[in-house]
Amino acid sequence: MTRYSRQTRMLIAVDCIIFGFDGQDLKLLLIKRGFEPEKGKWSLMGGFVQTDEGLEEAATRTLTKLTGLDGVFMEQLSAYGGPDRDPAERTLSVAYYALIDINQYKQQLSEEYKAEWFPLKEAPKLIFDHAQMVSEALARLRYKAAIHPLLFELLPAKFTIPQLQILFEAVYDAGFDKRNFSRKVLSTGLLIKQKEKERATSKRGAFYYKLDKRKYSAKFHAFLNFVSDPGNLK
Amino acid sequence: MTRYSRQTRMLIAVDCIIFGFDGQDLKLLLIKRGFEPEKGKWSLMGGFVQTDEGLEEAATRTLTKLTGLDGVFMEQLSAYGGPDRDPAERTLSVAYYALIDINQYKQQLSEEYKAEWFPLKEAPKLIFDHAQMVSEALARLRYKAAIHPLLFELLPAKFTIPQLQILFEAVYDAGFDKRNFSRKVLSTGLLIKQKEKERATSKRGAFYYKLDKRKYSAKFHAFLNFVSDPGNLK
DNA sequence: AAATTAAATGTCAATTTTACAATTATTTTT
DNA sequence: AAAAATAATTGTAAAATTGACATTTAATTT
Repeated sequence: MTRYSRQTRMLIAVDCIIFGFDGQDLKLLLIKRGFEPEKGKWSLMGGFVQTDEGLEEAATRTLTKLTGLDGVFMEQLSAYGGPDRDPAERTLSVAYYALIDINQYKQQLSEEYKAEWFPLKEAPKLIFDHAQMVSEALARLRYKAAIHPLLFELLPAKFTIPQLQILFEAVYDAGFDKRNFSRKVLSTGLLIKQKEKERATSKRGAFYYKLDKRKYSAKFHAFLNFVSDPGNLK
Repeated sequence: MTRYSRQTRMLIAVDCIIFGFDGQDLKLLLIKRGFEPEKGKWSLMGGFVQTDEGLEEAATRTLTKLTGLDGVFMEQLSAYGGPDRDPAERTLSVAYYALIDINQYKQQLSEEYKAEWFPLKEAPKLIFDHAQMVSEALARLRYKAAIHPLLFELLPAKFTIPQLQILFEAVYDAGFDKRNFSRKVLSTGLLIKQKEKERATSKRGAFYYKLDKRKYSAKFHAFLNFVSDPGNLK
């Protein structure tokens, strides 16, 4: 069989930018790197792509290895392949960003990887080009969440409109008008009002909503314009 | 220096999905592959990433090698890394899509690569997973061009509104209302009306427009909504 | 019973979108 | 030279969406 001689082979890794929301802040899940170089430094969770697996497969495996979670929203962000991005050896990394319900993974943070959640603004210095990956992942998240019903992936099955608004405000680091926000969100027809209320936050209590799974699937890629111009926000 | 032993190294390539517009159809630039495996078959232009270069650099080099063009719009589409995508040897490919003014490269198509422009619908069978790359690139193009002023990259410096509309209709395989289309496009403030007219197409002649480069740069990433819901179109 | 707190809902003007038709500049034909 | 033909350009009104802004409501605390 033909092979491509004369070409350099390189390592291929995946890295996961894992976002979570604790009801207040948008958070990032980081680990302490367990091997050299940069052992003990804060890093994105990652791993090498194995001989028999595809990229998405490797990314999913990596995410599951850390969190134990399955069926999580994950999307390829970009490939990073600068010749010197890993000082040890040339390694191309395909970055994936994931959105998880933080409640599903905050009790027993992996001891093996020394995982920790950081509010995005308080994240420590990261190895290699991981900070750039995070920055681009946040930009992508803002971009897509402005147009598509994406942020629901960060919430538990039941949530209130005020909780949803706090999430949007955390993601865009901006304030939104309550009345316009709820009108916009409810007009998508994606939400089903529950009979129970959330009672921890306020005296009156806010009604819980659930996603209408069927409509959610159907409209996941539709243009819904949650935020008018995310580029103009600050 | 530390190295990552026990991991498999793989080849890394870039492939370019090159779009053009001839005034009628959206076209794709393909080459006949010059080496085994699949020698002589239709393929995207590509090449291996060299030891000292980054991904974008490799993609730009590859595009320039074929077309001789420089300063072309190009953006990373995605990384493709299925274990069996290249039967000869495991190769990860980072795909980039490019938009070029077809007039800049239609006279002297590369003899070395046996390059040819194909209307998208009449493109031949492609090697490996290149058809999937093209399909995803078209989806990306439709997505981004619905929101951002991207398609101007496919036109010459001077163009008319009817020409622009034909381009949009080719990209979305749909018809648009003349009056609403020109109002929408002109309202962006990106176009500067010229004194000359294009006289080949019609008796009356249509005024040429040029891009306001300053405003174009400023609004390139703005949400301008050229097409309301590209997902609903067919 | 009154005060407090956050949730939920309402209104109106401005803007944008959608659907649809008439006018204009120029060349070709009569 | 006038009439016909062709594609470009411009217009209008109803409907839908957005943006700015205040009041009412449900429940707990004082």
